[in-house]
Order: sequence, then structure tokens, then C-alpha cells
Amino acid sequence: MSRRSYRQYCATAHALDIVGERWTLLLVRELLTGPRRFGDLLAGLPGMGTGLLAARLKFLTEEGIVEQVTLPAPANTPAYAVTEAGAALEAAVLALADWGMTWALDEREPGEVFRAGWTVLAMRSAFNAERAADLRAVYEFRIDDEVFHAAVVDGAIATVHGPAQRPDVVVATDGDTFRQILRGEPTTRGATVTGDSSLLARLPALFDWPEARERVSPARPRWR
Amino acid sequence: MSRRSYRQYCATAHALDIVGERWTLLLVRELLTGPRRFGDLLAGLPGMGTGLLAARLKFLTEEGIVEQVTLPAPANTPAYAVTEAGAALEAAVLALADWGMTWALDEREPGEVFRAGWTVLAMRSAFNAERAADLRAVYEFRIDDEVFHAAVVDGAIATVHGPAQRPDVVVATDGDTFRQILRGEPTTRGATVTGDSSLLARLPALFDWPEARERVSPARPRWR
DNA sequence: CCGGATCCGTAACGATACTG
DNA sequence: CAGTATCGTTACGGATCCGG
Repeated sequence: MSRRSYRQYCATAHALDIVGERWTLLLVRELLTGPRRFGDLLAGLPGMGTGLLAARLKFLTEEGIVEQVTLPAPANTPAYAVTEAGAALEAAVLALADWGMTWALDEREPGEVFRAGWTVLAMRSAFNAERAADLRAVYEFRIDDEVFHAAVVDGAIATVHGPAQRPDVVVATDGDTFRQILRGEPTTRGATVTGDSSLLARLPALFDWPEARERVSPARPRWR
Repeated sequence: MSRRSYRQYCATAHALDIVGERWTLLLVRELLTGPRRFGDLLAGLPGMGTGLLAARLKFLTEEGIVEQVTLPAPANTPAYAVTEAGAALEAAVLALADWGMTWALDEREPGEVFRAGWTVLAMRSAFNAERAADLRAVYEFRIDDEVFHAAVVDGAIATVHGPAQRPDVVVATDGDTFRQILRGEPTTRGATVTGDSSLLARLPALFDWPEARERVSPARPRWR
């Protein structure tokens, strides 16, 4: 079909030729926490049409960023996953997330969708390996209708969607409370904790959340 | 006015709301090596229309990513520069460049534009601070019709466009030879060197260029 | 019901012509 | 040189439809 290209012999331009179009990096973000089915992806990308999602998946598959997989039994259903090249985009996605946390993310605006998965991915970039060096724990988070787990081992963290096999602690709550727990802020609505609740108190110390900064311009236009 | 937004409470999505549109990150890339005039930007972004460039600059200025500056005398001409928030995008641009160097950049294809500035920016991300710890030198590069300089001091590198004030060595050559010199490959056409030419031999050791990897898909579609 | 394919109105982009 | 104006083309967004 022949797509649009910047036609520059430049690494950044070539990267953007592949992942620079609308929705593409957000689609990759969805897959960075594990394989997803078509419908899951649609749910995580509200506003994206089915046709466009199918086209993006097709293109990214051709480009070797994404591959079709079959989820293990008993699901046995087709899904999409990142390849090694796709997983390597994590650094770029997290760099954008870091910038966004510092320079672009204020309070949640009315009408903005929130999914726990966004925060779960951000946990990777805010993770402080040193302060987690002596911790070995598996957390399971049930946020609204989403389930994630985070395994902290040897100063590393893995955040994946879906339930954990043997969680040390399970936390069920809503999205706002989840964010408050991660930041060590006082929680308003509380959470249902099952298992070793002392692990919960250690959570905020594991992350260095960037401090939000103001960009210069005083008047910022509205989105639609 | 009111632009298009993903409407997600997610750092990555907010970042892409601002810098995710076509040309925007390449425009930022241009400014990361110093202020540029409108015409310079157009020259570095072949294929971008004047109207679109003007619109992007206006939006990024409103968003506090870019600001208008007046170049110092004797130029005294209006130009654009990144603000602190714009400069902070360097990490994201370089992350994309790293990914692109590894997974998306093959040999230069016919019809692809090359500008030395792309490589000069990539020098920042390939720079190896340890192996440059004992080096203190200012390089000036005159590649085709572009002039850049790189100052290496205390294990850090600054790459800026325009001539250096007091270069230790000046290298004039073409784009392909420039890339060969940086990688320590044998050069075909040679270069004109003025000043301390021994500094040139140290250059390749200062950079760790990522090794190109193949993505899985065998058949990749053509661009247009 | 899930996973798409098709169709169509709208917004974004690209090229060029034009103005201060 | 630094943009604005215009217009044809492409990409996107939403809805509907279809096969397993």
C-alpha cells in the first residue's frame, strides 16, 4: 500500500516512520504489560475505531513490532503481543511518560479516562532499584475492573496485567485510591487488603515519582 | 481552536497530546542543537509545508515547549528555541533515536535526505562518558553546508550547531565520510583537517554506536 | 459475542501561490 | 526572509455490517 514516510536518513525519523502515527505508541503501551486481545485493546484505547486498530495491528505485525499469539489454555484465544523489537520500545514510551509526568500531567480533568494499567506501566520508570534491593514480594492489584500484578525481585520490578500466580498481598480498590497508595498519600476511600498488608506500607518507598513542573505559557488552550 | 486529544489520564497520552502529531518531535529535534530560524527549520524538515510549520511553532509556543528568541548581534534575526520543558524532551527524542538505530535504520536508501545535524544529535546518546573522562577538546565539523561543534569536557559532551569559538580541531568533509570517521571506519574520500589532528583519532572511541538488529518480518513494505 | 471489514463525513496534512 | 491563504489529498473517527 505504501505509507507516508519522512524520507530522512535519521534514526529518530525512521523510528517515527514506524511508530509515529496516531495511536501507535499508545497501542504499544497497552502491549508492554502483556498480550492483549483485540477487544481489550479497543477498551484501552477509547476513541480509536476498529478499522484503524486492525490496520495498525496489521502494519506493526508486518514491521515485526507485534505478533499474533494464542493465549494458553484454557483461554485459547488469539491475542497480540510485542516482539523483541516491540518490547525495546519500552524505553521510548517510558521516556515520554517521564516527560509527561513532569511537564504535562496535572490533575485529572473531567472527561478524561483513567485505567490502572497506565499507572502500572509508569511504576516501571519510577521504580527505585536501590530501595527495593532487599524486597522480594508479589503484589496483586485489582483496580476497578482491571487486574495487574507486580513482582519485585532482586531490585527489579515486573508489572504485568492479569492475576498473579502466588501473590503475597492482594489489594482491591479504585483508581484514585490506588494512585494515592502508590504515592503514600492518605487514602480517602480505603482498600480491601488480603495477605501480608505490611508489604503495602513499603510500596511508596519503592518509587520516585517525578515532581510536576509548570511550563511557561500561562494560558493553555482547551482540548476537545 | 481546540485540538484533538486522547483524553486519557496517562502521562504518555498527555505527552503525545502535545508532541505526538506529525513533524512535532522532528521539529523539537532540530531545536535541540540550538536556536533555528524559520527557514533553517524548513530546510531541516523537507516535505513539511510552511503553513504546517507555522502552526506547529505557534502551538508549541503556546504550550511552553518553544519560545521566540532574537539571535545575538550581528544577526539580530528572530529565531525559535526550546524552553526548559522543550529541552527536557531530549531524553524521549534520544530514546526514539536509540530504538531507531538498533531496529529501524539500515543503509541509506536512495531518495533519503541526510543532514549532519541528525548524527550530531545522535552523538549525545552514543557518547561514552567514561572513555572521555580525560579528554578536553572542542571539535568543529563542517559537513556539506552545515557547521556544528562538539565540546567534550569532564566526561560530558555538548553538541551545538554553528561554528565553535575556539576549536582545537576543524574537520571539513561530506556526510558519509563524517559518519565513517565517527565510527572509526576507513574513509573513502578523506577530509580536510585543521588544528590538532590527533584529536580526530580519539573520536571513534568516544561513542558506542548501537548494533543494528533485524526485526522478524522478512518482507517489509515500501515507503512512498 | 468477538474480530474484524466497509463506508462516509470530517479534520489534518502537503504543495504551491501569494503578501508584508 | 517569514510567514498567510488556498486547495486537493490523505488520514482519522464513528457507525454499520458480516462471518465464525
